Amino acid sequence: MAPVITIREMPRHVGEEVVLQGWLYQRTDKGRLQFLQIRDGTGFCQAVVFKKNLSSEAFQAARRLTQESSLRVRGTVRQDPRAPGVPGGYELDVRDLEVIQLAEPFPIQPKEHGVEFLMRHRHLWIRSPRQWAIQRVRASLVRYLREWLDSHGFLNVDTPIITPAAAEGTTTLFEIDYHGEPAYLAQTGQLYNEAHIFAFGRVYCFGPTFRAEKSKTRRHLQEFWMLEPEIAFCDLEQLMAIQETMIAQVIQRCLQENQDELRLLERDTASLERVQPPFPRIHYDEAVERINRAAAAGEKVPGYDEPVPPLEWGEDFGSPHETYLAAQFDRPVFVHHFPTAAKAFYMEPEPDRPEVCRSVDLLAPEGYGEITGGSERISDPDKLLAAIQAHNLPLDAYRWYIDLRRYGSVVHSGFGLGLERTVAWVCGLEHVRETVAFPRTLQYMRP
RNA sequence: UCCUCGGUAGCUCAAUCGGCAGAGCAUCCGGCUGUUAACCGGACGGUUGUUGGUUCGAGUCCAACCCGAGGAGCCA
Repeated sequence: MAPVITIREMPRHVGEEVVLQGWLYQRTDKGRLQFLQIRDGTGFCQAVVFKKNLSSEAFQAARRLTQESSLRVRGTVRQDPRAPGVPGGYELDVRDLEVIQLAEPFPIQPKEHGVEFLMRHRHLWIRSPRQWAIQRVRASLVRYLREWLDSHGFLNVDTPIITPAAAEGTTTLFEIDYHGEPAYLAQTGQLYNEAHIFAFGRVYCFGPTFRAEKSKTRRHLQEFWMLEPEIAFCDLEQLMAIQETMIAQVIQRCLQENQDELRLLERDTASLERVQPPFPRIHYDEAVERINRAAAAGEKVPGYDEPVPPLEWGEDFGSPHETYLAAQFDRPVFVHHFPTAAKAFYMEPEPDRPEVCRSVDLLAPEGYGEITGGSERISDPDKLLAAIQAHNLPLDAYRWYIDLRRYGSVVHSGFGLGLERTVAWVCGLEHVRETVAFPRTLQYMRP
């Protein structure tokens, strides 16, 4: 009885008779010879069916196979450079074939389809090779990020998803009914993380966050996963150093360990190889100057065919500004010291220049936009109280948050990394909707 | 919410000035021993997003609405 192996294990079984079980991805019928492209979740491989090598019943069964039919094939693993697939270069010389279920005509073919059609069939679309590669990269990146944090003194903590008040305004929150009291789905775990650092020093939370924004762009989802490290005894400069080290090491590890997936996605890895420290750091003042110089010269935003719009000091960046700035550098770029008025209430103003705050965004290259946003937090209780009042936030809801500064306050900083944008960047995707199995966008909640 | 573009066979798309609704893929049948989204022959497949209007005649022109795509704003 031949052993059942996975496609990924085929290189270790050359010359041996084995059984593969999976689904038919595609079939090429040459008459007395058929090529079956089979996938089993671990990879993709070709099974070669010669009529003379198996019973006529099994051969006829192979001829009737439809796309996505489930099957079991027994045969000998053979090394052959012509064999496509992942890992590729190995094929199965079939001796017997068992159809488990003959699939009904499958709606998704290995060819071009429209976005709407694919999204409506998302539950079937995730079987496609590109989607398979993306989800594997996503899972890998999550693992690398967690392992990096775990090995650098960070404790993984969990923060609540049901929250009583808004951290950054209520307009973009999903409201739910908490036994008669309004509650909201969390759009960040940061405030709770700040409580955690006073217990554990360095922490991170990782989970879904929710933003009811009417955003309909390639960078937005209603539900996305955010990794949020928070660090005690850490100022803005140290925060940038931690970010660039973590991101550079995670990207380099991904290049090493996910070559099959990146090749399948036809990702140009040269730009990812350049993701090495130090990342350029530019002050908001300089960013505004660069943008307005480009605007005055009538420069185009790369990939947009539109001129760079001018930016008045004090405004937050628009999407074209981010894209233009990021395109000026060959690796991710930090933009720091944004105007205090344009940012969240808890960000520490610069002591000798309070109109800017100790905040930093990391812009990914190639138009992928802001992948992290962070800041040094206000550590003085009186300044925090004043900031809450200046933003007209309900004081009662934030008493516990101010408490954190009353009992042994320290300089601390943190940032949030948007997983979907990071995955889209690493995979070179057009849109973040492909980076999660069942994306929640403005127009799709099903399936 | 705003701007631009689109909606025709299961899918991807054609259809000239307003004049017989057509291909490729998928499916089914037949052929082919090295295919990489194979190729060759045949069959099946239509309320042209919805409603109304103009016209001898509307996929095509007009209006409203619905749905989608790209972008803006907002944001990670």
